[in-house]
Amino acid sequence: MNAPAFSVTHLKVACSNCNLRELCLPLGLSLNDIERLEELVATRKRVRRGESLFRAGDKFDSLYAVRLGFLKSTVMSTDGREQVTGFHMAGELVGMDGISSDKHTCDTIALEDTEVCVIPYDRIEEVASSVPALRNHFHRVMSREIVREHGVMLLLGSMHAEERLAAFLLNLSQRFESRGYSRSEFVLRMTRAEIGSFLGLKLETVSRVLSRFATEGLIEVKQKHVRILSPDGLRAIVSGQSGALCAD
Amino acid sequence: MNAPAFSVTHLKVACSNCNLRELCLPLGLSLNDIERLEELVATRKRVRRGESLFRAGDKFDSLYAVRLGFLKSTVMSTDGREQVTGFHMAGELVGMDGISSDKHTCDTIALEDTEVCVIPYDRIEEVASSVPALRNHFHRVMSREIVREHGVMLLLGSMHAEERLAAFLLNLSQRFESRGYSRSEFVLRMTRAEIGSFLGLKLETVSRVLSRFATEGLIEVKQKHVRILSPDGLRAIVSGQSGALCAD
DNA sequence: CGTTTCGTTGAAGAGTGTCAAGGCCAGTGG
DNA sequence: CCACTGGCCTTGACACTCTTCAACGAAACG
Repeated sequence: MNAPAFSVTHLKVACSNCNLRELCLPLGLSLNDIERLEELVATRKRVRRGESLFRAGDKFDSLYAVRLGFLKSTVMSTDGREQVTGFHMAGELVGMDGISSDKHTCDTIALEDTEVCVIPYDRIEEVASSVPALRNHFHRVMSREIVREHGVMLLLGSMHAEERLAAFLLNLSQRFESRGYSRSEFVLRMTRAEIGSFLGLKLETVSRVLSRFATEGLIEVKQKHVRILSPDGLRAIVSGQSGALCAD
Repeated sequence: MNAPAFSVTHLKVACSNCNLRELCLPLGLSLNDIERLEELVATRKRVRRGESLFRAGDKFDSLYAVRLGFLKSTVMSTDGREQVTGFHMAGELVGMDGISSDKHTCDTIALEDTEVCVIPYDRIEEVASSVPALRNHFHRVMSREIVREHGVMLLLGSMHAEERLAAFLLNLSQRFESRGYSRSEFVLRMTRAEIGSFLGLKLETVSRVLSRFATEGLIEVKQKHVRILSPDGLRAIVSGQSGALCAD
C-alpha cells in the first residue's frame, strides 16, 4: 500500500539533501521529523512545457512541491474569462485550492519543463496528526498563500499599470534572489499576455509599460530577458512616487 | 490555565445548539467530535461598530468565528493605500492571515455590532492532532478562503464595473439566503467607498452603477437598502451579456 | 438643530483598452 | 542554408471606461 521501498529510499536521500529545504520545509525540523516528511513524498512527476499538472475539475488527491521549473495557475469564469492567479517556482507548494471541495478549481500549467514532488493529501493528513511541526508548517504555508493573495488584491484593486508592473518585477526579482539566482537579471518564463492576465492589464499595456521603464533607464528589456537597473526606481513607482499627482 | 468551568459549560451548550452549526462546523461530525470542538472555544467577544477585532501587526493567537454581525478586512500598503479584502458574516472564520507569521497582516473591523467566538490557535493545533474530522474541516476552510480569493482576483482582473457590482450583489444575496435571510432584499452594512475599495472602483462609480441598475429595473436602491428585482438580469451582466460588444 | 458622514450626479480628463500593422524570433521544411 | 510559418512582441491612433473634481442633497449623530 506504500510506495515501493526503492522509491522511498531514493527519495529520502533526495528530500533531506534537497536544496529547496529552506523554502519548502519548516526550519528547525528535527531529523526525525524530516524523516517523517520524506514519507510524504510518493513520487516525482515531470510536466513538460505547455502541459498541465492538473486542471479545474480534476479530482484532488495530492499537493505538489515544485522542484524545478515554472508554472502558472489560472481560473476561468463560466463565460470563459481567464485569470492567471499566480506563477510558481521551485520550492513552492501548489494544489491547495483542491482541498476545499476535493476537486481542483484552477488549471496549473508548466511554462517550462518542470518537475514536482507529488505529496498525496491523505498522507499529509496522517502525518499532520502525529508530527506537530509539520502540521504547523503546513498551516503556515496555506496562510501564507492567503496573505499573498491579499497582496495581489491590493495590487489589482488600487494600483495603476506602472505600479503593478514595477511591483511584479520586484516580486520576481526577490523570488529569484532567494533561490540563489540573480536578482537583477532574469528571464520571464511567461508571455506578455500572461503577465497582463495576472496583473489585470492587456498585453499591449504590459508591453508599453515595459518599454517606458526601459526608456526611463529603470530596466533593460529584450523580449523575455529582463535586467533591473534601478530597483529603487521601481520601488519608488510602487509607492506611487512616479509622477506623484497623489497628494492624498 | 483553562477557561473557568462555568464558561466552558455555558459554551458547550451554546456551541452544539448554535444555529451556525452548518456553516461553521463540518457536517457529519460525531457528537463526540462536536464536544471536542466545543473545547476549542474559550470565550466570546463583542466588537462594537467601528471597532477592530484585530489590526495588522497585532500578535496572532486566535481565530474568530463570527456569531452575528458584519465585518470587513483591509490590507494597507506601505504607502497608505487601503484595500478591502473581504466582508465577513455570521458563520465565517476570520484571522487565518495571522498563522503564517504569528502576526496579523490585515485589519478586521466591525461594520455593525458584532459577536465572535474566540478560538485560541494553540487549541486548534492540539485538537487537530487528535480529531481528524476537525483537522480536515479546518484545512477545507483555509482552502475555501484561497479559492474565494481566486474568484476575487478574477473579478478584479477581468471584469468591468457593472460586472463587478452585479457579481458582488449576487454574492451577498446568496450568502444572506444561506443564512436564512431574504435573498432579494437586504441592507448593505458597508459604505459605497468600502464596496468600491473591495471591487477596485471609486465610490462614485459604485454609486453610478447602482443607480443605473435601478433605472434599468434590475434592483431598487435606497441608500443602504437594496432589493434585487432581477437576479437573472444581474447574472446576465456578470456573464458579460450586457451591451455585448464582446464577441471574443 | 447644527455638524458630519455618506450618497448622488454632472462635466471634464486621464489611463487603459481596442484595433491594426509591422517586426522579431524559433522552429520547420524545402 | 534559406524561405516560410506562426507565435510573440512592439508601437501607433483612436475609443471608451472609469476617475477626478466639484457641488449638492440626504441621512445619521451628538
